[in-house]
Amino acid sequence: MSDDRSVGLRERKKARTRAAIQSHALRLFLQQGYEATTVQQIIEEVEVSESTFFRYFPTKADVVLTDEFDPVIVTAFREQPPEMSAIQALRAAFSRAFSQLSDQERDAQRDRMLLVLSVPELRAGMLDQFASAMGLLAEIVAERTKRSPGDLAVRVFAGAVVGAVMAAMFAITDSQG
Amino acid sequence: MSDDRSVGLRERKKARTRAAIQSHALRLFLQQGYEATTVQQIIEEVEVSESTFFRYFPTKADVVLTDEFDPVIVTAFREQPPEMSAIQALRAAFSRAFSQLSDQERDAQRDRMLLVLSVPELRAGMLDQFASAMGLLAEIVAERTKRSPGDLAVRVFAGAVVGAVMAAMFAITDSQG
DNA sequence: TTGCGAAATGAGGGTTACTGTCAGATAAGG
DNA sequence: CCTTATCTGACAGTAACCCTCATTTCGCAA
Repeated sequence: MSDDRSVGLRERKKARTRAAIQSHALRLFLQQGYEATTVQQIIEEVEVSESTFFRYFPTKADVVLTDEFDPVIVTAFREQPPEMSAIQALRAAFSRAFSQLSDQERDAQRDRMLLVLSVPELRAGMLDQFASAMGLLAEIVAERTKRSPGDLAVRVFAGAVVGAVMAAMFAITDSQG
Repeated sequence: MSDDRSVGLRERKKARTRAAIQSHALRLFLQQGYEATTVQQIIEEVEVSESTFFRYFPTKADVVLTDEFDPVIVTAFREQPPEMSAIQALRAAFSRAFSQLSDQERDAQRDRMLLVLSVPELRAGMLDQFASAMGLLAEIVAERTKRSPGDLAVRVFAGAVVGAVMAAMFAITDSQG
């Protein structure tokens, strides 16, 4: 209907602006720290107005928290054959999503993750993502097991899986950061 | 050595100030919403300066996030007999901690929980608490199972348990809020 | 190609959470 | 009582975020 004008000049420009803000911001964050970097500095480098910055990213934290990798995992997960258990499917989805990345992208992702986990404000922002991950996982698990997504057992199971992933992430950064 | 001057006038005053800030703030938050309530309003009611407010609570969110109930659960958990499995012990700890509360306290806790889960900023602040809960649980589980607290399996297990608890909390508020 | 409507941008002002400093009050202890 | 450590309040400053409005830039159809 209307979501199909994929490649107008306008859209390309928007994508470029968005990417420019994000990459400059991430570079600055890594160089001089997240809190030490002000939005002012970022917009001066990218040469956009403050208004524009906040139009693309509702908060400073979102510049780091928003990326295109998470949906990739989701997609990979959905594509796993339905006879797999949820855990197997999740495993397969992760390894497949990671294998699609170039070395460079993998490095960028790792930097991003370390940054997120080392800055309290960013870490805090992750909770909502985990929460929505739980919701999503609950839905898919419900599909596979033919239960209701509201089923407490389903939701608790999803919570446990996501919690396990969280713990693994923490463990990784403890040993590296 | 020095942590023993439990009941000087100074200490009592501090405790009173702290409690006053917290109770007034919570009442205002419940009445008119968290974001709609400014720190100004709170300090006017309590009749302290802004400096004092931030000396007691480093952030506005901490007024809600800090409470004396969480340590109670921890203590109850530690007191469970070592032959219990971690999950059994956790269950027992929860039900025991809750049973110690008066109806009024239970209501207050429920209000607090609903508030936390309904406000993004507060919800975000919980992640660190969950993370430290994971760390704590990992330690205790390590004790019981005679493994290292850094053991990945232990940490992932702790993560899964905490994740399950999170999911249950979300479920509760979905059905009530 | 041109002109119109829609969307993106920039400029500027305002609010609020939070920080730092410093002077004055108040309790603890000799 | 007097000294000393702690607590408090006033004040000024910073930075994230919001709102509004004028201007520019693009999409599209005539």
